[in-house]
Amino acid sequence: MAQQKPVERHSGVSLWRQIADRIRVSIADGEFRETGRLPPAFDLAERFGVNRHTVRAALAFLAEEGLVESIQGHGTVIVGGRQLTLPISKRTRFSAGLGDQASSVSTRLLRSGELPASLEVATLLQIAPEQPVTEVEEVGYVDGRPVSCSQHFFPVERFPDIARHIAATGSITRAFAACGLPDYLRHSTEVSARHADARERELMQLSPGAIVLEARAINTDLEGRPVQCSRTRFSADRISLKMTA
Amino acid sequence: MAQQKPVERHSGVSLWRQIADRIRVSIADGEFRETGRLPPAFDLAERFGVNRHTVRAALAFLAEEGLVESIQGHGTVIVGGRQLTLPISKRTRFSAGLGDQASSVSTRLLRSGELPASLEVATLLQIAPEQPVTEVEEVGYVDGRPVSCSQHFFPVERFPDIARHIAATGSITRAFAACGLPDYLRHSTEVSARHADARERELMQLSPGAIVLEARAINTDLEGRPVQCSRTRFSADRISLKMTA
DNA sequence: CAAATTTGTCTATTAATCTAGACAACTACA
DNA sequence: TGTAGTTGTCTAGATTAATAGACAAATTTG
Repeated sequence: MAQQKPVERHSGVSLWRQIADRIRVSIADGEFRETGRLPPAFDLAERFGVNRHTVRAALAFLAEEGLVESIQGHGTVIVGGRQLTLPISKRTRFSAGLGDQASSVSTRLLRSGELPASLEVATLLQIAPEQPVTEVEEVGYVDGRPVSCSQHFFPVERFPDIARHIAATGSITRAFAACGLPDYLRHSTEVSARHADARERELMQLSPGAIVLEARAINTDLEGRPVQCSRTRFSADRISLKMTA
Repeated sequence: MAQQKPVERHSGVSLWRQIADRIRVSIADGEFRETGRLPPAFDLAERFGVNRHTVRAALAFLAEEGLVESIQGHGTVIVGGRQLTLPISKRTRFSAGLGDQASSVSTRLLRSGELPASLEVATLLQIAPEQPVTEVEEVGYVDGRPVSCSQHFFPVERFPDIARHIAATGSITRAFAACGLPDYLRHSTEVSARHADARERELMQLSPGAIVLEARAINTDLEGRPVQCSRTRFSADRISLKMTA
């Protein structure tokens, strides 16, 4: 197989890492769907213009991620790599949005507590700085695998028992309902992307260098008053976000 | 200064590269706006837990990018580089959305041509597969620096001269107007994140390992008929996207 | 069974990255 | 003027990344 795009040397990114990233993209694009496995390491080495051992390092990295599995004498088969899409609209709900794409969707409460609002949170919730807010951290799972981790902030004054309800019902939507708010709207969602930090990698079982999509959102009641602001990081390998007007 | 987050070793990304990436983000967040320059290399080294020479490699890389400039005896001053936010709403327009955040916003037409619609494009535009579509590729610039590259598809049947109008006016909005469509709406935007490929890095002058935000969008006329679908990749270092309902 | 294919392991060598320390060169400021 | 603070340069050594080759081990195929 001829060499496609040469790999970049002296870029600060090791060759095995560049190769792993490109193979990951190829898999996501469905390039090897016919055979279900990667070309032999020797061919990949020729294609990328590197030594076979360098390709082996890349494959070991992808195997660590759980994306491929190398079998001696057989080849390297593709194990996972399906991407889910979370719809973002005026009625964005985590579980409901992913429910029809997976057999199980759940969230796990990490911790919760009260603290005075930072300037940023106060601004977003339209309350005075230092007013108490409830902070809730949780991890989202799809089919048993973690795909997101998030921080949520609620004004204590209006929802004094929200943490208890979230713990009891396992759902923010149901917790709001229990607090007398049967419906709410997604006011805005700001999306950015960056490399995952150590904590995110731990919570979502990501490998170093993994990418997260960070969504900063504000939810309001039907009158437009903010009831929640949140910061959710999604594993970009597993989730994409779809905004619909 | 105490160490914040330790740098990651054996991740496939060299330490100087990680440090450069983090300093770039800090600059974009306005962390050093008060002084207009970076802390001394010795302090940065302590903060990241590495040797001063490693920090120097990172600063040399950022200087190469034109983001900072080191002056002997004086310090390392910040030359450019803040992050822009592109609002995504029903009336998303590239130039108008960024216009008030920068002194100059422009797009450069890379190429255009007609081709039969792929299955995906035909589905998005709600036309029959193999029907001709106009493909337009362009690069977006803010203050003279490239921040995005995009592919746009338009149905030839309805807008036969769109490519010519885009070339003449330099604007899709004005080209639509010239084709008899004074207004149109953003129907949906799907956002994902991944590492930039070689072509994206070339077009946007990104370094290896850079992250792109990819937005796949559909625009419709006021009756809801698709008039355009597009795939735009933004440099995640320079642009974030803000969805507003 | 035998040959071809493919991954796994081992050793050795070269190049790139990171650390460490010393000192020179330049700037700012009291 | 001279002293503190900062960047620039140099040497040396340790660690990591990449190349190269040979052969073992497992699977598939004829």
